[in-house]
Amino acid sequence: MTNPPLSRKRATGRCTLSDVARLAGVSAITASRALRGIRGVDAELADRVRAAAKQLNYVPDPAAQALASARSNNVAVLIPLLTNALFVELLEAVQRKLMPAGFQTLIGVTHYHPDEEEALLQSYLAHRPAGLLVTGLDRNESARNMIAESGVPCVHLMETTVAAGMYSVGLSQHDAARTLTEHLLAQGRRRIAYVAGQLDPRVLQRRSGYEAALRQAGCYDASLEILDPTPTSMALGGRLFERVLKAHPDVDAIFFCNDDLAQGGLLAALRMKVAVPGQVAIVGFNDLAGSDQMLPPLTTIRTPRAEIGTQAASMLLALIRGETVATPTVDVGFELVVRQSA
Amino acid sequence: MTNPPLSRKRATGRCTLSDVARLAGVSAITASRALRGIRGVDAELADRVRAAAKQLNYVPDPAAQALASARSNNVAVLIPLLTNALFVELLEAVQRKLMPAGFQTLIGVTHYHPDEEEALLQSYLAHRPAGLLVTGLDRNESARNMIAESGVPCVHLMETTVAAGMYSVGLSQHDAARTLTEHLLAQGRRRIAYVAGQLDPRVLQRRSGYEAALRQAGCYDASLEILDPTPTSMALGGRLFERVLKAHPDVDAIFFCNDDLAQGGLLAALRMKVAVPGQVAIVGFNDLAGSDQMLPPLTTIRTPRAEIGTQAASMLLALIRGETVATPTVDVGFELVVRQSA
DNA sequence: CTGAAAGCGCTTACAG
DNA sequence: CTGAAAGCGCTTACAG
Repeated sequence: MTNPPLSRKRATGRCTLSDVARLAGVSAITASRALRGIRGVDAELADRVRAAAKQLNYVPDPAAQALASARSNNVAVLIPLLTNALFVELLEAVQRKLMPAGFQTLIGVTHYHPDEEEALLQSYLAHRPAGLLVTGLDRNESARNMIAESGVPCVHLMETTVAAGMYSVGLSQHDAARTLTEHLLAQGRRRIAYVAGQLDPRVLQRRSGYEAALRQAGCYDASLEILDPTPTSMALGGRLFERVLKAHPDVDAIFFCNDDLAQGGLLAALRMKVAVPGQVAIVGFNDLAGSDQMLPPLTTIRTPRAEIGTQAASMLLALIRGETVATPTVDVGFELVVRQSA
Repeated sequence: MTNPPLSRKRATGRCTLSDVARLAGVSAITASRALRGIRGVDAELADRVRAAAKQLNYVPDPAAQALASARSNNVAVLIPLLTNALFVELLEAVQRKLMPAGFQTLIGVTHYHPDEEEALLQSYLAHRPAGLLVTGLDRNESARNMIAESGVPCVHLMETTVAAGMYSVGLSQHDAARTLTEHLLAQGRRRIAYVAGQLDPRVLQRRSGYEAALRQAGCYDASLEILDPTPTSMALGGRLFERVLKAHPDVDAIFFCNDDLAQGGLLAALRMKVAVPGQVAIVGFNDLAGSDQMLPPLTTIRTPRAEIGTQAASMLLALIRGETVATPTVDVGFELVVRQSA
């Protein structure tokens, strides 16, 4: 008893839609419709199909679905970095919203590199994603065109100003930084440094909010801006803190562009026995994990990234369904969190 | 001049392999072979095909490729958490290795939930991934069977002990913890607490290494083990530090199962004016960002997660190619980093 | 409400 | 070394 020749067959062995249809005693198309919950299938037949699918442990082949329907259940999400807790929390919120809706996320990390972003975009777009979530508005023309020409619904994360026909969920980095700087001014600080790493567009928007507040108060001094292109870290914050105090002993406050820098600055102050906020007030940005544990606890801006993720995902879902989105630009705001460092 | 009726057509408008083949003046199969770099295509034809593809900006349809070949260029990676920097660094290393080899990573976050892991596994396996990377060895039978039955090459991350026919890259959590505990003993510490959150298998393996060292020294005391199921964080570390000192004022060292807890403990000590290491020595585990910035800098175990990612990805690549892997279990080791907290 | 036919864009298995 | 045919597992577009 030899097996029949299989050379001609290419079946993969997995259970297919026709298997389900056969077991349910209907055609493949009816099974497909029943499983997709398309109205207009006899209720009893639909039940039989679902039961058959369950019994056979049927899982549809995503590749076949994508090929036949020219759509997929993927949503591509492009973020700059995974090593910044901000984006991780954003991502988690996005997934919590998208997964129950039946979508899978393809996560792409651009490392703030336009070329990497373009490559990821090309590769992900080839997968016919149902939607696209990208960070910020800064990208080269080629990338912008790829998005536009793909026709894939796209929501921009983190920022608010957007051109016509674009969608975004974020907050005004400028206004938040301005509010924070005004808080320092209200405490009587006048020699306020802006210390930044990882000079991405949002970091520069914060800088401009800082400048606006200081100009209005008449105490803007460009030499107090320390802009370092290195990725942010606690270690960098410590180093920059030392550098600022050495170069400008009269500084009475430091605005770190991100909480990790500020945490490093706070620890350096402790090490150097610089009184905070006595001699120097310190503020951060984003309210990351640990900032409330510092000594003294860090005054900062809380950015609602989970809400950004949730709202952006909802908006994208609406766009995917073809609905009209009434407010294409959602501003989720920010919160000044005053603790003891300033 | 009306357009010809298109109702019958389902073409998606994108440029296909036949377009490339036509432009190059060859058949689709030859074009396919040329583009895939399959030997046995006339060099001149292959050149023409590549030129045509470039000219048309041809990007192959991954869905069609997957359907026709029953394989994809996806590698699914399952990790417990994205909020633990350890896994993020692991992931980055994996991607750095896999992307240049032409593979895309599907990242799944299990949140330490067997059910979530099973659901992700089912969904990812449906995509016929070329390979699978999973964290740890602890999973229910159903998940293990899914992996085995899928026939997809799989490498286990983080741990070393593995059954026959399985592959893994990691380190002995037990031995690392034991080494660290012995360091504390060598400093003359005897009342050493083990403080843990997020009681995953690796945290428990560390506990057993800790216990082994203490038993051998004759000073194991089970009441000094504080096991809290909550996810780890600096805030939790601070709270547990207080709790330990209150309940056991005679404790002379604390082994925190993860650096974020230890960092929180260190800051709590500063707040409570408990001398470290004078009154209490503190050690962490993993050597995460910021630990070297603490006051005092944290003594800890450096776990080479980037190397785990790189090696696991290489091993997986070999398995995908069908090669025999000589050492199915790679132990990347660990490093005791003695700083000033112990 | 249901189904037979055709097709999505590739690759496999043959044949030459 | 090259190609015509068939097929991967679904869904679309028609027809009834």
